[in-house]
Amino acid sequence: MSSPFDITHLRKLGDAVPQAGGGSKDPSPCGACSVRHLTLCAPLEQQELSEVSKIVTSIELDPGEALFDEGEEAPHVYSVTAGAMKLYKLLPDGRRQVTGFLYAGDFLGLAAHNTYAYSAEAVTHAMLCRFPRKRLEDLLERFPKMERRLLGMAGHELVAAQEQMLLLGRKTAKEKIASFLLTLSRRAAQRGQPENPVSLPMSRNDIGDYLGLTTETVSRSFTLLKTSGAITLKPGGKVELSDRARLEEFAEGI
Amino acid sequence: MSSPFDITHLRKLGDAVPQAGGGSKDPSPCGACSVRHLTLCAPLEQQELSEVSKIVTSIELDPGEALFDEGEEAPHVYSVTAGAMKLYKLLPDGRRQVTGFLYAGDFLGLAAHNTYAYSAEAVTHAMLCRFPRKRLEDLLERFPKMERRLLGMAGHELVAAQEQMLLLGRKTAKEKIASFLLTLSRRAAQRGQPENPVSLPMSRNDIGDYLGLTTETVSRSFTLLKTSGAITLKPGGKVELSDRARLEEFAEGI
DNA sequence: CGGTGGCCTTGACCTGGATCAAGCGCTATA
DNA sequence: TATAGCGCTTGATCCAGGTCAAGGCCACCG
Repeated sequence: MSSPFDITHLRKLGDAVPQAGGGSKDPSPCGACSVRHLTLCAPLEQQELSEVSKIVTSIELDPGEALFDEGEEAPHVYSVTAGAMKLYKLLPDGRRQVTGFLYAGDFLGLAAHNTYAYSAEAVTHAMLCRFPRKRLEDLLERFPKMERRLLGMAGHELVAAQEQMLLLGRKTAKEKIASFLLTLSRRAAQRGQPENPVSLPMSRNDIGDYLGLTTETVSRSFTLLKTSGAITLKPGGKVELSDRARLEEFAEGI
Repeated sequence: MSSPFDITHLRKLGDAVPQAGGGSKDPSPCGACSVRHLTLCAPLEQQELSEVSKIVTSIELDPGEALFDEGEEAPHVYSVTAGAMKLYKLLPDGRRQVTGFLYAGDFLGLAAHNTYAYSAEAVTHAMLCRFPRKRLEDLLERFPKMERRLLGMAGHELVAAQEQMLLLGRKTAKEKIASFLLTLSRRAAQRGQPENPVSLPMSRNDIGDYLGLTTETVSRSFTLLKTSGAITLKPGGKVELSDRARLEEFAEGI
């Protein structure tokens, strides 16, 4: 029985930056964190945040840059503060399953037997806070509301995972794409971002590996939805949900 | 933001039985619980267990009997003490995804927006402990080690969910069946049960709905593995893993 | 002990999505 | 302003697994 977040070493990471937790530079960078309400730090008071500031390091990643790989020793856990990340698992022959796209507020670093359960890589330019696992566990012990918050976040992750299993196991390509767009839209709204022109920073290939499809099928399904009038492809990797009700029907196979 | 376990009402449930927590009958049924080391109660002392005893009710279900349905109000959470359960989600047209098979020690009742995130039904004759959600949350606040335990269990669930996504999205039918048998075997071992003749209490149809396959394909894949010498089908719903190394290769597509 | 119904298996055929193969249209670098 | 390169789309074909259809094998019940 190992704890839900365990122990890594990074292959490359940017310098500490003061904005979101630069080690010893700023006395309380967490107090100024603009996405705190989305993170595991949401329930903490100013004084408690200064405790968190003491243990976090800010990390910056370029698009495509790896944060850690599945199976590595896992000494850290992370919280995304800006940009988008993807998590994935590989089979020996290279088949890949993207298990999630992460945005500001999301937590990563899940480990079993002290090794990461998945690989993590930046989709866009991204910023994260890095927590030494052991020191975060100490804080959880001191701040029960933080542990409660983490439990709540884990619960939401589990609900999302069940939904994704339904999608992967039982939905058609068209239903998968429709569901994916709606989920992205809802998540954007939760983070206070525009829910309608949905932003798709990830490639068609990444989307395929998330939905259990090939690039070609993803592309064809987008075309289908476009032709049916449910969506409109916009420049800059944006998709307008022109007929949300229709899209919701497609997503459920109605 | 709702908590990971929320609120239901049962459609039918057996009488309280003293063995595993009969309300006011037995002063400390939890103290005698034979599967406690597998449950969220594992870290508790005798005195704390008597507190748990005050809030639990024992539930008994016949094979095929429903515990609750997805979308119902969710006032309770449960811990399996004996037998096997299955969790599933449905699409409007009846397509079904089984999201998990649960055994002694496993926890269920995950909810979002105060409603269950999935339906739960007994596979075999089963026994469960029912906890009123609010009262369990109070206990979690009083017993931090119980909350820590629950967080650990949620972490393991998340790791398993990622593995299942890889299976559903990227594995072939043969790989799915091989993986499924190995996972069942490992879980049995963890619960201290024989890991080799693996017991399959669920139907081929349930297995198919868990792995994103049809009954026919499940059956054909079993035949394939049997013909290749990796497994032997035994009477009584048991499967002998005759060549575990081979099965492990099949599971990873090697 | 024979009938009945629910699984499970097997066979024949079909199809949604994978695979293979061009093109297209960006953005980037010069 | 050419041109290289990558990601996206579209077309043609293939095949793993779905669908449809019989039987087979029990367990249970009258």
